[in-house]
Amino acid sequence: MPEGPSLVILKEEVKRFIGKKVTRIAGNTKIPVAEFEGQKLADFKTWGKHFLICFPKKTIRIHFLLFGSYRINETKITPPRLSLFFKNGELHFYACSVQIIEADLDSVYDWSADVMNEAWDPKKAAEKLKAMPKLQAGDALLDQHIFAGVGNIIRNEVLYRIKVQPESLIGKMPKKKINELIREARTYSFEFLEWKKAFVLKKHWLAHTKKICVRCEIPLVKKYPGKTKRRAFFCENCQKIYK
DNA sequence: CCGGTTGTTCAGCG
DNA sequence: GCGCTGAACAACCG
Repeated sequence: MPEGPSLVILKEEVKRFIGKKVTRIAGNTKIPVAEFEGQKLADFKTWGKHFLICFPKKTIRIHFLLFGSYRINETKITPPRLSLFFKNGELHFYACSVQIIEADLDSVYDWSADVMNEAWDPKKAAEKLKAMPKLQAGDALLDQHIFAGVGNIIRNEVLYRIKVQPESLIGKMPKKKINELIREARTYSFEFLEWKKAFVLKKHWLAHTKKICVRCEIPLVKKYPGKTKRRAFFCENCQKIYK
């Protein structure tokens, strides 16, 4: 569930509830959400991996973490963390983090950092990267302040596509390669969205969970590099390390 | 049945 | 105060 494009799919699936009144709110969240009962749902937004349920004055923020899930007009066996009931249906969230945001969203979120957002700004990403020369390329892609919405799958696929080894240092990469990384982070995310919608995401993976490099026909390396220590799949032959 | 993970936060330490 | 590490959370798959 968790990467940015999946939240865009969710946002499309729940459009029917925009403008509708919440007739009942429930769930095992410890966050006090009773105040939203009876309120009109103003909008759904996403920022990276944050799913935002907007009410006139406040916003409920859902983060799916690693195991979070949701159901529309059906339930799972496990108890919902948060449930919203409307006259025209119901929406349930499981195993997710729930928070209430009281501040104006524009003051909380830098929309230009979200790879799925129309306000996405590659120049700003380039500026942020320039200030972090010692950052590894793999860690950079997972940095939500720079590439909000990019998760481990997108990270592995982008680096494989642009032939960059995840431990490469940003400061050692040519400007052209940095720009390629930024461009591909967005391009791949939108392809991820289309493939996921069509239920064909996995079959398009070239690196993530794969054993063999399709370009070199040699085994891929599995390693947990960088500060994020997420599993990285890469080819030592065709993905260049800049160091 | 066990090991592993599309993620983040926080306590503890040096 | 900083960065780093490990734990915690939690559900499902193979």
